[in-house]
Parts: sequence; C-alpha cells; structure tokens
Amino acid sequence: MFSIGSFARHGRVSVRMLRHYDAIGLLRPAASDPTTGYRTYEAGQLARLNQIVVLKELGFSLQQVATMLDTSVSPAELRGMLRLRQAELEAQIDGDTARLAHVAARLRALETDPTTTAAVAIKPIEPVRVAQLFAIATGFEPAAITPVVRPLFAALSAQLETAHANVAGPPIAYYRDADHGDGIEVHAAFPIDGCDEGQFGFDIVELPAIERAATTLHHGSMDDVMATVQTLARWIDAHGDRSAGYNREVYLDCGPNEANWVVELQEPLHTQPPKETHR
Amino acid sequence: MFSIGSFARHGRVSVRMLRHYDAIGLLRPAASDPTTGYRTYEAGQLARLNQIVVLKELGFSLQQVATMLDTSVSPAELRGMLRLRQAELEAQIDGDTARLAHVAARLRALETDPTTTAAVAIKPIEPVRVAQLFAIATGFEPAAITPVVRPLFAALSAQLETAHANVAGPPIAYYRDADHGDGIEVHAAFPIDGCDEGQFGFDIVELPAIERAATTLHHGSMDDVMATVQTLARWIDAHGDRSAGYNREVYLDCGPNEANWVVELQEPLHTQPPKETHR
DNA sequence: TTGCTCCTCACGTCACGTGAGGTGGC
DNA sequence: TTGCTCCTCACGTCACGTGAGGTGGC
Repeated sequence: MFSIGSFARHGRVSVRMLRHYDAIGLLRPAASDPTTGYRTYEAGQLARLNQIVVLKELGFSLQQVATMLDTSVSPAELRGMLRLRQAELEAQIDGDTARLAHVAARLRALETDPTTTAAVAIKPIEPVRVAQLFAIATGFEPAAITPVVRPLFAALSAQLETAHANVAGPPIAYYRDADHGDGIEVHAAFPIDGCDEGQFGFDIVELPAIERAATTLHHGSMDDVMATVQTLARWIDAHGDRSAGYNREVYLDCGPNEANWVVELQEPLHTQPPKETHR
Repeated sequence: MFSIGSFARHGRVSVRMLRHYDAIGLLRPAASDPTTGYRTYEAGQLARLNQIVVLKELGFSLQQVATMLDTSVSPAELRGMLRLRQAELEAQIDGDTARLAHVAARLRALETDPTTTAAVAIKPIEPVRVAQLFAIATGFEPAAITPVVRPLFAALSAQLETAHANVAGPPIAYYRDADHGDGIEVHAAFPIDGCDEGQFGFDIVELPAIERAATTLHHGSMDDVMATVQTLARWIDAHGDRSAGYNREVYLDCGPNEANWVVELQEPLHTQPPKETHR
C-alpha cells in the first residue's frame, strides 16, 4: 500500500504525473477514498508504472502506451508499432543530422565573414504554365543577357495584352544551353492560367517542377546579380550540395526604379541531398 | 506588393503563419488597411521571411529567431546561439540513437519470445541511510539465502523496535563477496532517518548511490526469484550493457502471503552506457 | 500552531491548424 | 448569385509544471 507520494518516489515520477495518468485512465490507483479523494496504490502497480515510464522514454505518446499495454493487442500489432517508431526515430535522426550539418556550415560561414547573413532556403518549386518567348545571348553575364531579355519581356507583355491572357504571377527568366553551337537560350516567361495556344507569337509550355531548389533573393539592379549568384554558389558548395543547371529568376518586384528590384534566384540541385558527413 | 495569400505562396508558408508572425511582431506586413484589416506585403520582406523559415527549420524557436534577426545582436552572440543549438542537436541525436537501439532490442526480443514483456527500466538510485545486520551464506540461490536473510530481518525488526528507530522505507537486502574465503555476505537493511548509532546491535551505514541501475520487479515467492534475475540478465546483455555487481532487492510488498510479494531488483551497471551500435 | 501531505481546479506552454461567422469585389 | 480571398475570434494540440486555495492528521 502506497500513498501517491511514496508511489511516485518509488516509480521516479512526479505526483502530478500519477494524477494525470489517473485522469486519462492510463493508471488508476488501486483505491480512492470517496470522501477525501486520497489515492492508494499497490506495489503490484509499479509493474505497470514501469512499463509506462519505459515506453514513454522510447518516445511513444501516452495514447500509444495505453494501446500497447492493452492486453488485447497482438504481438503482430506490437511489432507494427515498434517498427513505426523505429522508422520515425530514423527519420528524426536523419533530419537532425542534416540540421546539425547546416548549423555547422553557418558557424564556419560566420568565422569567414561575420557580416554575411545570406538566407538560402532549399524548397521544392511547383510546375508553372507559362507563355514565353526566347532568343540567343552570347554569354551569361548581365551585359550579355540584359539587352536580350528586356525586349523579350516587352514584346511578350504586348502580345499577352493583345491575347487578353490572364497573367497569374511575376515574370520568370530561365536559361538553357543553345541546341547547337555556343551561346545560351534566354527565355522570358509569364505564368498564365486558362489561355489556349494562339496565333499571338508566344509559346505556352509548362516549366517543370524542381524537386530541390536552392533559393535566395537578389536586391537591386540586375547588373549586380553576379555577386548574389556567387554567394548562392558558395552556399551550395559549403553545404556539400551540387547545382544541376542554370537558375531561374523570378522578378518579384520589377517596378520602374531598378534599385528596388527583388528577384528570387532558384537554382536546381541534384536530387540526392548531400550524404551526411559523419560526425 | 503582395496580398497575404500570394506572399504566403511565394514564401512557402501558410497564411495562418503570416498572421501569427504578425501577431507576435516577428514579421509585420508593410501595411494594413485600417478599415478592412487587409494586410499588404512587399517583395523585400521575402528576405526576412526566408530568414525566418530557414532558422525555424534549424530548430530555433520563434523567440530565438526574433532575437537572431534583431540587428543589435553581435556575431559573438550569434555564434553562441549556433553553438548552443549544435550541442542540443547532438544531444538529441544521441538520445534518439539510444532510443532506436532500445526499440530494436525490443523487436528482437519479440521475435524470440512473443510473450515476454519484461519492464526493465534504467534509473539512478539515490543513496540511503540504513540500519543493517549481516551474515554469511554459502551460495546465491534462494535455498541458501532464505534461511539466512529471514532471521536477520526478524532480529533487525526487533532491534529497531527497541531502539524506537524511524523506519523510512521498505526493507532492502544486498550482497557482497565475503572478505576472505568463499560464501557471500547477506545484508538485511531498513532505511531509517534520524537515528544515532546506538548499542542495539545493528550498524548504521549509507548505501551508496547507483548511477545507473537496471531495475525490474519480481512478483511472488522469493523461491522463484532466479527466473526474474535471469530475465534481467538477458535484458542487460541484449542491450549491450554490463552488470557491475550483485543486485539489491527492495521488498516493496512483503505481506504475510508470499505469493503476493513484490520485490524490485536493482542491478548496478557499468557507468559507461553501451557504445551505440552503428546503423 | 507549524509542517507535511493530500485534494481539486485552472492557467500556461509552442506554433500554429481548423472551424465558426462575417465581409468585399468580380 | 456563386466563388474566392480576406478578416477576427477562439478552441484544440501534448504532457504535464506550477500556483491558488483548501483540508486532515501529527
């Protein structure tokens, strides 16, 4: 016979926990005084309490613990729950290991350059239906790109107006190596919804999804975009990842004053996340 | 200029999260319509949102994120927070790795014997001040121990009564190899508080703390305790741990009917937890 | 009377998800 | 009129910790 206090001491749990387990029906005291409400426990109940403590420590919820201690649960079901927990723990460890690598990379970056606070996020990019035009540029530097992409967007805007197309998002630029010979294809695109392919000069294509894109924001004139591109590349390198192509540029803010522009760079990564560096 | 919906889509967060960040002052919209309450965001705010998302993903709380994005935080403080998170993540991973090993051990035990549900808990044992008597037994099996320990407890009880000592817990038995020659010392002890060493025949000693004890409950007569002892030993072995001595026995319930006895076995383990088997 | 143990509410935690109930422009 | 987006409460989540306010036996 134990009072709640001594039962709690023997079981290495708090009195509050015993009251909670009583409240949810997980571990009822052997008796409760009907007038004072005092709870009484028996030594034999320590077995159940120990089971609860152990399963809780493995990370099961009290609901799951209740299920597992239910006598009607079969060994097969029990195995299923253990397997599930095993998988969850593995996922948790993998996630934390990745997080740990990112924290370590941030610390290293902080040593190198205490002022850098590049926010690079890895996220999936959804596919987008776009209307687009393209042309060939001789190189990837802004001086080569800008004179090509500007007129493309101007022309495309005009054509979309004519077509009464429904622009559904900010303009997007993307790049490909030209099919034969040198130079790169510069594509200017606008997301649209519900517009048929017409005779207005532009193509309608679906930009494919990107499973894992490293994204960051560029602020200001596109003349200075190479600095942001290189910061992004360094970040990708520092995190043991690898680029899988040219980045897309999403012109989130491209008002009249180019100094206020905000452009998201989306760089596709190889599908494999970096193999965890062993600690 | 973004509505809350499009800002949420670009930032890959939910509208609810943006409202929440507004409410706690972490990310205020660029403007709110005073009559309708409609929020408006600017493209430039995506930078801050991305920072938030990234830091959150590393496991920082929103409070911490707010602190880290505060311009007045120094690189040294930032490094401190990253170091702290690094340590937390390492501890988390170690804990989960240990949990995973235990889950795996349970699964193996389930394959071997689907009926076993031995609840073995590893916990620290506090030091206890006890009054005790001891004698020598010829072996560790119940047939050798019982005839020695019974009279010891009977004598000790009587002496404590005479001494008006304050018994502060259930009786405890523990064992040691006899100083010279064979046989083992059988100690019978009662926790007491505030009783001076006297002339009543018993010793007062402090049973040392046990940093890590594997504990389980034995139900029923002590004649059958060897089965429980062996189950405990198998558990310890299966978890890659090692015993560091004889177990203590705490007689939680030792009423007149021995079939209802409940005895906790506390087996000291080597201080080093088992080295994690690599996955 | 002071201390100790016990009791029952009931709030707070953390970062939102999820209705409920209502509004404003196409 | 129907759909869509937006709004503000406000409850629920999970396993308790932590008072608040009160009782009963030494």
